[in-house]
Amino acid sequence: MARRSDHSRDEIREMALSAVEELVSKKGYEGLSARKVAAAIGYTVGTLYLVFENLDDLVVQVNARTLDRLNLQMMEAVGEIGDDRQRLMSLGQSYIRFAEEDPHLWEMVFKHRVPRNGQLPAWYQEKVSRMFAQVERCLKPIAGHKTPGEIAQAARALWGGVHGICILAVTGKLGGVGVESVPDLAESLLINYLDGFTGSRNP
Amino acid sequence: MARRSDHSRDEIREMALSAVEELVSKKGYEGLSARKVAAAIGYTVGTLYLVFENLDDLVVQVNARTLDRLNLQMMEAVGEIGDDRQRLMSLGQSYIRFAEEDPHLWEMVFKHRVPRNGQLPAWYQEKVSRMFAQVERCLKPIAGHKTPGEIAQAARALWGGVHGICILAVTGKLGGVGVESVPDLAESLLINYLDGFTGSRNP
DNA sequence: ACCTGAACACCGTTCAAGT
DNA sequence: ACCTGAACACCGTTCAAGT
Repeated sequence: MARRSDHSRDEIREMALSAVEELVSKKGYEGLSARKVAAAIGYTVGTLYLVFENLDDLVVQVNARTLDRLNLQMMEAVGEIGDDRQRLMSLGQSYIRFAEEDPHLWEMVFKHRVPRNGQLPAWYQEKVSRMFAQVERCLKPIAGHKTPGEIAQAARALWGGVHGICILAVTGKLGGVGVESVPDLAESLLINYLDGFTGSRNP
Repeated sequence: MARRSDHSRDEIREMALSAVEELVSKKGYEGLSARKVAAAIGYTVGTLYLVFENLDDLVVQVNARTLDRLNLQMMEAVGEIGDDRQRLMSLGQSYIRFAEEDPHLWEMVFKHRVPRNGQLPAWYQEKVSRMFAQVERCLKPIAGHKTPGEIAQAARALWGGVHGICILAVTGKLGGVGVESVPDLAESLLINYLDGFTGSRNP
């Protein structure tokens, strides 16, 4: 063997990312290993280290694609809707649907702690910011006289909230007898928060 | 060697749990290994498997202790306070303080997915329920005519929310320039939700 | 230049063998 | 009865050697 060049560097990269997505999707983050990825794409482990820094790097790249897909799905969810409040509800339901459709891949985004330095690259942070920007955009029309800073804070509080409900559900820690559906809990959070935020009950 | 009996089974159990707490607290969940735990308590790996089912079991036992400490701290936080709303704020701040004081140990509770069956033992679930019960108890006096079901739902939505904010902060995914402090975000969430929940702005 | 194969230092888990 | 030590089947990462 050696010197095959069956695939370009970019092709190998793409194959590896897809392989990780399939592996994690089916077996979860814990079931992932560099050797399994290599086997899945028909190369040796060593080859993976020519294309990626290490396994952490590979995971960050996959998480980036997951965030892109999530952002796209959330954008599509608000596309047609006219009512301001309904747009936020739809955004929330879209987030939940994403987490439920591929829980393992979604979980990996938040399970993964950065290797040493503790800081994710700027281009990655930007993808996270883009998600919050969508929430802020939906929040703006109903925010009245709130400052941009207050809207940014509300978006983070609200989305942290929706996210936390999903996490507790996925890890089986809602601790009830199952009466609480995730969409219902998120709706409760959104409605009550927005009532408070906009003061809509006292016009 | 062999047949030392320096320690009873329960003593070994206690030593192992403490060793895990110290390891995870310092190096995080990823830095944990059965071999390191064994070395820390001066026994062989094999001994660990006489006391615990496997590493997953050991983690669940430690998580149980973490939940107990969290429940205790939350109980103490509301002890003296008279004002209903302030009690809930204090409960939230107490949760955040716990997560910030030992992020790795707190994270492990929610990072850990159950081994095969996907179901945590009942005595463990009970500890989670006890936490929600504390929130419900604080919620009750300000809930007006809400049903117990509605209060249970509110407790889960609210605490999922506080939890999500902590997770995003700890994993560095709040995506801002750091203006948003976790206590501020949680306060925003609690105040606005409670305003909506109680309809307090239109008496 | 590209890729391999073997090596190194680690894992979790099991279990015959020692005292 | 209690604990060990070695074994098994895995890891992530590196890098001299092959084509």
